[in-house]
Amino acid sequence: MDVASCEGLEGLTIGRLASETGLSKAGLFAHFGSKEDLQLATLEAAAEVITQRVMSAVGDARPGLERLLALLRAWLAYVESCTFRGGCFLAAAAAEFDGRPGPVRDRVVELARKWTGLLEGEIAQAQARGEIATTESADQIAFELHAMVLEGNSVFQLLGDDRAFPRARRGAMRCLECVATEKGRKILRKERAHE
Amino acid sequence: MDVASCEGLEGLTIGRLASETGLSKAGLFAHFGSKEDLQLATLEAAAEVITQRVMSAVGDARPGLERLLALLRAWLAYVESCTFRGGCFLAAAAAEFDGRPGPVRDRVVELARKWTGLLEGEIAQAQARGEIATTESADQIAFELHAMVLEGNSVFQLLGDDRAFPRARRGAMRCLECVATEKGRKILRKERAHE
DNA sequence: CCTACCGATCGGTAGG
DNA sequence: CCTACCGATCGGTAGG
Repeated sequence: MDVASCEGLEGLTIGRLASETGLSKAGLFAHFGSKEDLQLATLEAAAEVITQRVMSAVGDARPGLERLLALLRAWLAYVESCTFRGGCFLAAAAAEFDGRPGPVRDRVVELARKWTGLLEGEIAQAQARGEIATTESADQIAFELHAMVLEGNSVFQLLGDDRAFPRARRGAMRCLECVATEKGRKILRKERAHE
Repeated sequence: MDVASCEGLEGLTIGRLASETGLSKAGLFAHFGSKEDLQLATLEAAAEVITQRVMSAVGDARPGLERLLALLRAWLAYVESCTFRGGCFLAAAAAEFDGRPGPVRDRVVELARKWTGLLEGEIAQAQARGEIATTESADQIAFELHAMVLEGNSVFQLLGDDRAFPRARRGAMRCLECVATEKGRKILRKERAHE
C-alpha cells in the first residue's frame, strides 16, 4: 500500500514486491494470480484501512451535522497523518486510473461514489434536522467539502506545505457556516471550540 | 501531451512514441537525449499551451476582481474543453510526481507555484482596490478557488459527470461572494449575468 | 511456496 | 535521422 500510494498502482511491480518481501515472483503469482488482481487486492486493503480509520473515529456522534463534522475531522486526520506514505490512497488511485479503462478503474469509481454518498447522506440528514439550509443541494455541499480536503492533500503532497490542512479545515468550515441554519451554527461553534 | 495526460508522463515511453510517430527510437533519442528530458519537454510544451490559452482569454480585463474572474473563466474553459484528453495536465503531473523526487517533480512544483502566485496576485489586487475584504488572506482564497476547479477536473475525469464543472463554478462564485465587499458584489453580479 | 525459464518491452548506445 | 544491438526488467508460465 505504501509503494502504491507513492509510485502508483502501476509502479507496484511484482518483481519489486518480491525483492522487498523476500518471496519469489512465482510465489506472489500463486497468491494474487495476476498483476491486476494484485492491484485490486491492494486497493481493497487500503479501502478497508480507510473505512476502519474513519468509522472508528466517528464513534457515537449524533446523525446530521455533528456526525458530518466528526466524519470530516476523521477524514482530515487520516490524510494528514500520512496513513499511507503518498497521502490519500483513493485520490492517488483516482488520478492514476481516471484515464485507463478496466476493472481497477471501475473499483476506484465505486469506492469514490460510496464515499461521496456517505458525505451526501450525512448532509441530507443535517438538512432534514434543520441544521443546514436546503437552499444549497447536498450534492453541491459534498462537492465543496470534498474539494477542500483533496486540495489539502495535494498541496501538502506536492509542496510539503504545513498550511495545507489548516487551510482545508478553514475552507470547509467557512463553506458549512455559509449554508448552516441558526441551529447549525451553534453546533459549528462547539466544533470551533473543540480545536 | 495527450498520451501523457491520460497514461501519465511515466507511461509516455519512447517505444510507444516511436511507433505512433513513425520515427525510430534512436531518432527520438537524438532529439530528446533521454526519457527524463522527453518528460521535461512534454511538460514545458503543455505549460506553454496552458499559458497561451488562459492568457489570451484574459485579454483586456481590468486588474483586480474583474481579471480574477476572467482568469477563472479561462481556466475552467481550458480544463472543461479537454485541451488535453486527460484533463488538466498540471493536475495529472502533480499527482503522478508528488511522491517521486527528481527534476520533473521540481519543475511541476515551480509551475504549480507560478500559477497559484498568479491567482494570489490578482486576489491581492482586488483587495487593494476594495473589491475583496481583507478579513480573509489572499492565500486562503486562492486555495479555495484552486480546490473548486481541480475538484471539477477530477470528478469529471473519474465519473464523467457533466455536473462537475457547474458545481465548480458555483462553488467558486459562492466563495467569492462570501469574501467580496459591496463594490466587489456589483462586479460579481455582472459576471453572473454574463453566463 | 520454489527454480528456471518465456517473449515482450523498457531506456539507452554504437556506428553510420 | 536510420539499423542493429545491449542488459535489465516486465508480466507470466512450466513443473515440481
